[in-house]
Amino acid sequence: MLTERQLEIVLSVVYEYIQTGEPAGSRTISKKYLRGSSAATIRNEMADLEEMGYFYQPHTSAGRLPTSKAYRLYVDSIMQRRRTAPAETEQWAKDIRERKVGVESILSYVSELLGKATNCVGMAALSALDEVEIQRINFVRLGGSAVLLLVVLDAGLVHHTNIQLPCDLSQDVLDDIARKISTVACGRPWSQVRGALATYVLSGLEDVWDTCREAVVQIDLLLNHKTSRLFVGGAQHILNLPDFQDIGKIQAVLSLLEQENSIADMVERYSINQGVSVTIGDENTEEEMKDCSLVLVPSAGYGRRTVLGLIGPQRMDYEKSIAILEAIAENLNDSLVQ
Amino acid sequence: MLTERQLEIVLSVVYEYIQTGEPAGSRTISKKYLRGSSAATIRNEMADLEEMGYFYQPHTSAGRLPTSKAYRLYVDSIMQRRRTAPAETEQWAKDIRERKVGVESILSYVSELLGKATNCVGMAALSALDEVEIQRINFVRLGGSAVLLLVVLDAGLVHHTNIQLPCDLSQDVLDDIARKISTVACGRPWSQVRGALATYVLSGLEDVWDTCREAVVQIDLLLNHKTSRLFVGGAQHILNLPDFQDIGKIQAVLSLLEQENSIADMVERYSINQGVSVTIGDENTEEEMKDCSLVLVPSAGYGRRTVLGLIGPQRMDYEKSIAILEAIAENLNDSLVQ
DNA sequence: CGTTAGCACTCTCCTCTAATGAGTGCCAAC
DNA sequence: GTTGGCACTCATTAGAGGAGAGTGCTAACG
Repeated sequence: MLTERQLEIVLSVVYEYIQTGEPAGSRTISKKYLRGSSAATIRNEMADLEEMGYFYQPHTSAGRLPTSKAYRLYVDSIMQRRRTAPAETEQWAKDIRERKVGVESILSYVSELLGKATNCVGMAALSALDEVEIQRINFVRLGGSAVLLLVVLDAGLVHHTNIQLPCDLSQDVLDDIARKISTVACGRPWSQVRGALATYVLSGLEDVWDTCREAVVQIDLLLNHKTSRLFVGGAQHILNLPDFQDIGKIQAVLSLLEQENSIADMVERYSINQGVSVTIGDENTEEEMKDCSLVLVPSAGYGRRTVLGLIGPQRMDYEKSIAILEAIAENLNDSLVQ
Repeated sequence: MLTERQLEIVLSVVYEYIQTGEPAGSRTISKKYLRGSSAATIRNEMADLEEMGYFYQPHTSAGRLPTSKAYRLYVDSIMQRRRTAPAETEQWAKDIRERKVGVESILSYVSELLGKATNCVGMAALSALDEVEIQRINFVRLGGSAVLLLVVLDAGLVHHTNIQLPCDLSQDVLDDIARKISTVACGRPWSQVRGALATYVLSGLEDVWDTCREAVVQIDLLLNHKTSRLFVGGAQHILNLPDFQDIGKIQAVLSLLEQENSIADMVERYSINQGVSVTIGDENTEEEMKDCSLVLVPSAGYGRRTVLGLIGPQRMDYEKSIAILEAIAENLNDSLVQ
């Protein structure tokens, strides 16, 4: 639909804008990127492309700014190229390895590292917890029918929640139930256990059936969120960017970051893709994200259940960001095995 | 050292500046606060007070701005007055009560609530965990000598960390050790258990002495930080304040907030006082806080081991902030008992 | 001697104006 | 289809002038 030259112009304008932060004019594009065509030619093309929805002008006598549609073209073209890992990769890998062990502390560190390296907000999430091996399940009586449900997953990941059981049981009985559930559950991911457990509970634990049933429901709730553990870091770095000089934009992002659920939803929604997923400006459903982009990369780490991501301005350096994200995601593998 | 009138002037200038955000001039003070004295008189006094370090001028022909020293006087005078609980107290208490149970989720909500109500950054911290009753101690074998140490405290508070034990023990042995330690520890705070446990370990568990010793050391580490659990919320609200129009200031605060340790240190340092503790501008040791104030209030909630706090501009409405902090701190009591 | 009125002075802030310059749209020529 | 030329638009910047707030100082008053 676009001619070769039109495509080149779109990509050049996006690239130029990403580099300089200024609207790109026909003269600049002609001089720096399409030396074969004169400014006037570019000008005509640009007018057409604006009509087609790739550009807009902040005011009549300014250069062109790319729309989400143009960024989309740009990102798609980047994705087809090979990316070279950034030079600092080795250093980052070392930094991560030297961190104190534990999935959570590593991911928290990684999110900050991502933020610092890209000047975006870094994110690291554990997704699909029901695919991770269960190590242990415990109930701790808190008083009355309130009980603490404690699930330890592979690699020392702890999830817990306060629940209400249908009746007040002693700690001994709770321990007994936990032991029986553990017999079935331990060493297997919840997704495999769920069905088996229902049968088992029905057959072997009739006397405390209500309690067990509720316990299973609660474990299910706890592990069934696709994204159950989210680390966000390096938020202060976006303030370095000229795109976030506007207090209103900062506030939009900050308020979004405080709603952990929204972010988790986004991660869940877009991380179903196998590879890198980039959601640009308008493509986001969240109002606060209309000026921003979201980049997500599933990581090899932790049994392929980790997602790394960035939230940054629509005008982010996608090439660099994606390269960094991929490099760190790759490295996470080794660090999280331990 | 200050005459009655001088004190009145200092308090008036601080009050006026907090209300309006503008430097206060002699005329304004004379008209609004000290009707008995003329502007010229106030002017003379103000020049003296400036020399004494209570005021400064942003430029020659502007009114006076209060220094930290003046704020200190103002806050001290507030602290002597009775404060009336804000009207929204009832609503807040209800909101907190309706939240899903669990210390952590409540404190997280409270920190956001504080932020929203005061336009400052809200904080809620659990301090002195070694004073909180232990409910259960567990070790979960992660592989090799890596072990997950899990401590459940009163009210469903879970603390855990990955540790390395001196040798590789089976889960059964670990469970056995955990059971023995629990016998001594459960139902008592760690501070009371620490000594007793050392003796007990020495006498009854010779065969796994090394392991037990290490375990005790690690539990000690885990619980011995005075402030071990910190929730920060509502950061986006400070952007509403005119004091934070400067991106640099926002960045200073944000970067401070990301270093959980620094905040924990501050909370620990100042929360040893019994009552409300206010640290104003220069009085802070952290460079990033020189333009900000920190207000901390120990809460009745959770066995008096909770600290609520605010980080806001030096020019915050201390009277309102402290009243809100105290009201919520008071209410937390009921909510956290459950 | 403390208090007050008066006055000159300073400095910020706002508005208005003019100049600059980047970039466009369009037209006519190649 | 491409290009050079030209008029036009609009944001940005700098400078000038005036208004307003507030001070410091001085001299007079009780």
